[in-house]
Amino acid sequence: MSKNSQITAQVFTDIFFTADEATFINSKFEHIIVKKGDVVLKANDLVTHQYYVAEGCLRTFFLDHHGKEYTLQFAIQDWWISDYTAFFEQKNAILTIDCIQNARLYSISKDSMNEIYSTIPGVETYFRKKMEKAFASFQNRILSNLAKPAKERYLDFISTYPNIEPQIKNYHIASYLGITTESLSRIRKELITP
Amino acid sequence: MSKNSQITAQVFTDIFFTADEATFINSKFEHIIVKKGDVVLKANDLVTHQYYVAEGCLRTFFLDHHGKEYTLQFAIQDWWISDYTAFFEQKNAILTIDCIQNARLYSISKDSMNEIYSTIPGVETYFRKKMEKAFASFQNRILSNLAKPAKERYLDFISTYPNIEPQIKNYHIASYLGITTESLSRIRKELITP
DNA sequence: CGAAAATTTGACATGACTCAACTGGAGTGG
DNA sequence: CCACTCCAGTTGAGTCATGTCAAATTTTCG
Repeated sequence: MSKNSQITAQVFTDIFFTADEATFINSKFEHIIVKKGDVVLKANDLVTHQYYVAEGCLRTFFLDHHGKEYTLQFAIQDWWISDYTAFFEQKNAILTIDCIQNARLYSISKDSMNEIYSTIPGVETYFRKKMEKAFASFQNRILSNLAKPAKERYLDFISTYPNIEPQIKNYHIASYLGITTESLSRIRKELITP
Repeated sequence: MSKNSQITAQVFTDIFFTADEATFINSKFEHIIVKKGDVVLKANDLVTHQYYVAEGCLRTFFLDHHGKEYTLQFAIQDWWISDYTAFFEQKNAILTIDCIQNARLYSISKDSMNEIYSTIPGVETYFRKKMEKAFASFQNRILSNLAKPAKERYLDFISTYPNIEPQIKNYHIASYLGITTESLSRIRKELITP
């Protein structure tokens, strides 16, 4: 099995492809290595690609005009990441993606995606389902931001992302929860000694 | 033109169908009239349908165990509405949908959707795009909940939904913004006399 | 080891919440 | 047609959660 065919095998675990299909798909992916701190996508850049995280951890965040960061999501192994709002419409990014743990990515362009969609139907279903999951998780996030105080949101976070939490800085979590690092610190303290 | 073919024409404005396709699609929709206050979908019910709003206004909201409501979204003319998280997986609703302005709906089941998807490809693209838009709007909402104070979120709301705002009660807007009616009242006062 | 980064702590300010009372308008029935 | 009620919205007082700013402490990493 060539290295490229390993890409398809890792990314689309639940789909069966013919050898030709696998070769075709593999030819569309690019293997990328990024290090902690590297910026994968910068706000205002044209978004042409999405990224599959084979290893490591990335995050997307919005940077406001005061220089404050708001983390939209984290992506660890087997997650897809991009500024999807911009990716769908091939517009400029409003989000930035950076690497918070050394990572290996497979990148693919929207054009390549469309080629694959139109030749290999199973892939569109795969992405539709990924999309539905992401949609559901955004919905839950909106509701929990509306309905729950910071302490509960933090508890939700560590139970939803047990694999991510130990890898990342507190200020990343704080910016995901929409609170300051000081508040998060106080919440953590309360949880230890109530 | 029969009444049923008008449904297809109204719902899928940008797709061309053969007469047979239109007839097939029309046969899958049901026309529903609901009045202000009616509940279209109740939390815990199995979600089998989604609804196209031909006229009027609906909302989806989450009801917490204290009886407090959190509005996830409003749907006016030409919007689709359901508890999508549950709809996608044919699970029980966590959201409730009620009617806040007398409405006419076209409802369609997930099974019918799948039949249409597999026979008339253009429809899947239509829904994928609707989905992408909804995804983008959820993303914006998360970021604006994180980054903006209530007053700005209110201003965003009235500029994003100028057609909805006059139709609905302040307490619906407050529950959408994640604040109390009292706070919204104070924000409105400030905006009039700063 | 030592510098820089991350986290914690303290004191204080503020935005939003709660609860309670009040205002104003839209029906409704006598 | 008025009095009554109901509902939405407003206002006030006090409280609480979270933010801000500054300083101290701990952790990370070259």
